[in-house]
Formats: sequence, structure tokens, C-alpha cells
Amino acid sequence: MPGFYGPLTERGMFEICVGALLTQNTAWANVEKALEALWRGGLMSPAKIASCPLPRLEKALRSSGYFRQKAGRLKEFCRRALAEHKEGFEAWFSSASPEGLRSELLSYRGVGPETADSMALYAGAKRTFVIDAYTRRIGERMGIARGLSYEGWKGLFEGGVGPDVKVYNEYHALLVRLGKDFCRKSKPLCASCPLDKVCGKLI
DNA sequence: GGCCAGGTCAAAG
DNA sequence: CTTTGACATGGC
Repeated sequence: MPGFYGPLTERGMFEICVGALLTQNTAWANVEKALEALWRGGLMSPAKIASCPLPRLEKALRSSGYFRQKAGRLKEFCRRALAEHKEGFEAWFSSASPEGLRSELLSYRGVGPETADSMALYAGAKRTFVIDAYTRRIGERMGIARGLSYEGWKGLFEGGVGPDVKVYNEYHALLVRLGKDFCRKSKPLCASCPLDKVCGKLI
């Protein structure tokens, strides 16, 4: 997700998790409006969302699409996180192991592999690679592999990355940027695109 | 008006 | 285990 470059404060980490849930199959611009609505409504905290009436939460999330589904899942996410992690997101995420955090996040309704990895990487600074539609599409169009599962792609990309967490973060950001510019669903890869020169060396 | 956007889940083959 | 449909708004 774009726009997550601030320090990992309690509040910031929570916002990253909210953004990760809201951006599922949705343009980021629509998510930003919803995040802004949450801030304006004084709802940007696990406790506030956990106790917020569903209709009000749905209204705040409207612009992010699938708003009924997302409101229910976000509220439940907050309720459970509060109940099971009274120490807060910062302590929770920083003390968790990468695998432990990932599998725990996966047990929440509405948190699939990509969302779990996004939260772990961007909010928890864990060394876990995020596989999204762009990453797969770029990988397929470059002929790196075809029809791999999420775990398959993840293993492939992680195998080509060094130990630095920051690289995971920047590498993914780079793939997204390249994807937006050259690897849209309806935009075929063309001879002039720089993908072969940029990705070819990294993978 | 149609297509697409940094997915997830449940049901069915 | 793979495929399919539902979920919904906003920009181009």
C-alpha cells in the first residue's frame, strides 16, 4: 500500500492494518477517503471501531467498496485484537515472530495471505514478501513462472532477496510502481517497457 | 456504459 | 486442489 512511510507508532501501525483490509481489490484513492472519514469521525483506534455501531462504520467505509463486508470484518478484527492483545498493536507486532504473526493474522476473518503479509511487513517490519496482483502479473509476463500458488510466488521472490527487511519493503513498492505503469490487466507488456531490465536483475 | 482496482470466502466441480 | 461467484465504490 502506498502512503505508509511514517514512523511505526501505535496509531500508525493500526492505520496500516486498517488500510491493508480496506485496500483489498480496491483502488487506493478510494481507501484514502475512507481512512480520512475514520479520522474525521474520531474512529481511528481499535477501541473506537470495536464499539462503533455497524451502520456508522459502514458509512465511513463506503468509498472503499464492499463496505458492508469490510465494516463487519474490521470491527471483528478490532474486537478480537483488543481482547487478545491488551498490550496494543506495537507490543503485539514487535514481540511476535514473523511466522507466528502471519499465521495468527490469517486466522482473522477477512485477512488472507496478502493482507497478512502486508500487515506483517509494513506494520510489523517482518521479513515477509507480499505477493499481489502486480507481482504475479509481472512474474508471469516475464516468463519467470506460471500458475503458481501464493506460497509458490512468495517462496520464489523471497529466495532472491537478501536479509534486509527494508529490501522487502522497497522491492514490493518497486514492483507495484512498475505494475501500475506497465503491467495493468488491460495493458499488454510491450517491447519498450523497462521490466526486463529492472526485474531481470533482481529476480 | 464498460472496465478495472495492490482480495477473501464459501460453494461447487 | 482448482474454479467460480459475490461483494461495491469511484475514476477514466
